[in-house]
Amino acid sequence: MTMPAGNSSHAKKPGIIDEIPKEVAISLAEAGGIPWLCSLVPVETDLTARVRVHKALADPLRLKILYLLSAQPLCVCVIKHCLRIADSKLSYHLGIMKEAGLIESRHEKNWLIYSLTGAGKAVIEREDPRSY
Amino acid sequence: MTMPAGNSSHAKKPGIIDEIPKEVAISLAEAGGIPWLCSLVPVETDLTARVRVHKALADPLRLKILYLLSAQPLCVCVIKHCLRIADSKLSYHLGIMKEAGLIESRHEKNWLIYSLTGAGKAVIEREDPRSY
DNA sequence: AAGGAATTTCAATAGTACTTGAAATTCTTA
DNA sequence: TAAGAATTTCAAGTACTATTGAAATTCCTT
Repeated sequence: MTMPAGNSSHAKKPGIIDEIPKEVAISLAEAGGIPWLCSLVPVETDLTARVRVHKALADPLRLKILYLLSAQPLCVCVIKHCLRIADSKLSYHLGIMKEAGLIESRHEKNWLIYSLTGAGKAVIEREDPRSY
Repeated sequence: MTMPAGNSSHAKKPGIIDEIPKEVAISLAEAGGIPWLCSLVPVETDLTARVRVHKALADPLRLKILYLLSAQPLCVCVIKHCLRIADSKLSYHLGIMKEAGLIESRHEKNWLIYSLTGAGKAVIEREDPRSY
């Protein structure tokens, strides 16, 4: 059914593994073999959103912004004051977090107020110091 | 105590915000003001490990590897067979995941068998399709 | 409608990360 | 100990991401 570890054919077929560690081979064969294993790999489109979120979190400045917003919604000027970075730099990073669905913004008079989305709040809960 | 929103001094001091949205200002003042807010930002060294983990997860190929290893420990050749990529490329990505503490490896005869660490397993549980 | 503040957008540059193929390493078996 | 398989390392090229300062935009106030 699914390809066994010690393949009986001695001729080498391209793309087929003909020797793998016994320990690996046994549990893999029980589970459903290599075809089953390969089926666990999500298709590219399913991975895209996850990658986007992790990319957004893969920067110290953006994590800092996440922590600040975990306290309460904040206007750009307050975030800027805490982090002491240039406007355009902050705007760039806010844009990435927004694209990733971690934060959202609304207008209030002359200001833009950013806050965490549901996904952003979920991340903050996981980012608890005891997690890693 | 902490800096109120409508600062009474009219002279502009560098680095001090003299006008922020009322709504933001009120809840911020109650919580402890800007000094308190800034204190929520972790120091750079605390952020480094988190950034490293998210960087490791911020690539579709590496997420695929994570999913494969969530099934069971696997030798490099099986992973390679499922993903159909060059050895050196796979080795590069395995290295990044190992550095991030998501996977670990042990020798078995001629092979290297990779498996998820505790941190790697924790990530897989969070990466459930319903999470985002 | 003019002036000004908050924020974003743009274009250029600098910095990082990924890919590739070849060479090196490690381990196993004959 | 020589040959061979599995995997890593290396160096070069390519592609992506972040930073910068200036200009543009939007909205408020007068």
